Amino acid sequence: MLDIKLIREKPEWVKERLSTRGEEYPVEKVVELDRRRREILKEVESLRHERKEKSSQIGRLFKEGKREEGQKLSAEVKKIGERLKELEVELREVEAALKQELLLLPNIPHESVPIGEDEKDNEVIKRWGEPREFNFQPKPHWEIGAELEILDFERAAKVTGSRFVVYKNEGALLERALINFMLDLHTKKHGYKEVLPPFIINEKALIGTAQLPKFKEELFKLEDWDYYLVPTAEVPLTNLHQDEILPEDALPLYYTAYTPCFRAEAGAHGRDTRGIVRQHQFNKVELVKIVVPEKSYEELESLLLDAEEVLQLLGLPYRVVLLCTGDLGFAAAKTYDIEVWAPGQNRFVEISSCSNCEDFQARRANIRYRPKEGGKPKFVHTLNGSGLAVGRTVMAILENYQQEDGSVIIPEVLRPYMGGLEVIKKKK
RNA sequence: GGAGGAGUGGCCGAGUGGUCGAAGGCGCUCGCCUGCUAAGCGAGUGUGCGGGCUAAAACCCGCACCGCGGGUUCGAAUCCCGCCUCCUCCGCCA
Repeated sequence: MLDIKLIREKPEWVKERLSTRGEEYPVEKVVELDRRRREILKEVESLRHERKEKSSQIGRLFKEGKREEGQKLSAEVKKIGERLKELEVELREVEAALKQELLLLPNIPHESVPIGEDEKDNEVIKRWGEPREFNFQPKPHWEIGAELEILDFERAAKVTGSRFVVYKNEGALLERALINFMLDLHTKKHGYKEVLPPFIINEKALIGTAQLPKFKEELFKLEDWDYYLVPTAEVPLTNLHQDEILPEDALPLYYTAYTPCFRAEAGAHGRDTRGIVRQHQFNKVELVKIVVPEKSYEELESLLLDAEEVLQLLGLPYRVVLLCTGDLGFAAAKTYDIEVWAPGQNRFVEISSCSNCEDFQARRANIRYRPKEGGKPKFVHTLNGSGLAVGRTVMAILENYQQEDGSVIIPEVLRPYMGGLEVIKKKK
């Protein structure tokens, strides 16, 4: 959520900055609702004040036995109460409308974010690793997975439907090994606290991190419940401290969590229909940071490095992309995507997205801290990043480590997590 | 699923219709005192919103907030209704 005071004071600037996202947002509407809210509020407050004074006067009059005077005044105050009731209804309506509009405004892009329309204007800022030279035609992971009997799409369709997969044999083991490897790296080396949150979350949390109200169609909702399947661990992790005032000493907070992620992929019909790149359910190890505002941009850089290190240790070539304004997510002020090389598809595939949301989510979720030097509580900055998407990591391992005979070599760092297994071979 | 109990400030806890944003205690901050520490003494110490002042603060005024949402009343932390959360007991269960 944007600061209403900022919108009030610099509506033109806000509108212009938001328009760099490639869409026009009704900032004037917000300004007008805010103006009306204050107008009504002023009247409501002065009426309440009058009522308060006169009511206590009535109390005194009755105590002094001046019943008649008291009754007279009482009738008067009753009228104020009636007028107030009308105005309060109006105030509530305006406030609800204002809140609704505010919840639909995205975050303002950071000044360092390149202006652009869509992903073609993103900037590649870093490349790591050399794509391997193949002396045979590398296969896409869905072919490798089928041949090795570790990925089974047909049977997943039987028990559920399309965009689901069953991992089998070493495939299931590989997925599990990756989760443990990533969690170990982030907790032991990078200093994140491990959390295992609920995989079902409520509406308030989803509003807090801004999946709601705008992206409802992306979520799986439980029938007869105001609960949803978690689309990313960012939601439970960031909302852990909703409505809290943290002492500054407690910051920064680093959290990591493994969760499955459930996404309806409503707007993605026909995209990435083969393989495990785009599934309704996938595993992810998430990184979340809660920090003081002054530090959030350096924290974003180190968050990115924490995610990158997973790929480096796995020996998977990747590039880092700075998203342009038009490609930026709703809550983010700045985002780096990490894209892993997928030789079987001859393209880079997003495997992590690291964002600084500044105080956008903190306002929605009401997460504040009390500055050391004292004074008013301030909003924290929140950051999140995948560290990494596990299914896509399996994809990248299968494609990058495939051999001509159809087997796949296991990256060394994973072997201790797989009982020493060095290679996944075809079953005979 | 059944029965009962509880939700008040950073924490504990009093308050059952008016002068209660809320006693008291703890904690914290500042000052005094003091070889040091502790104790003692004094003062201060919630959040949000609106308005005034301001370069911006500080500050001042007002309104709201005693789990959440409604209602009754001239007036609600206090009465009524609904909901949420937590706890205890019983039952069931991985």
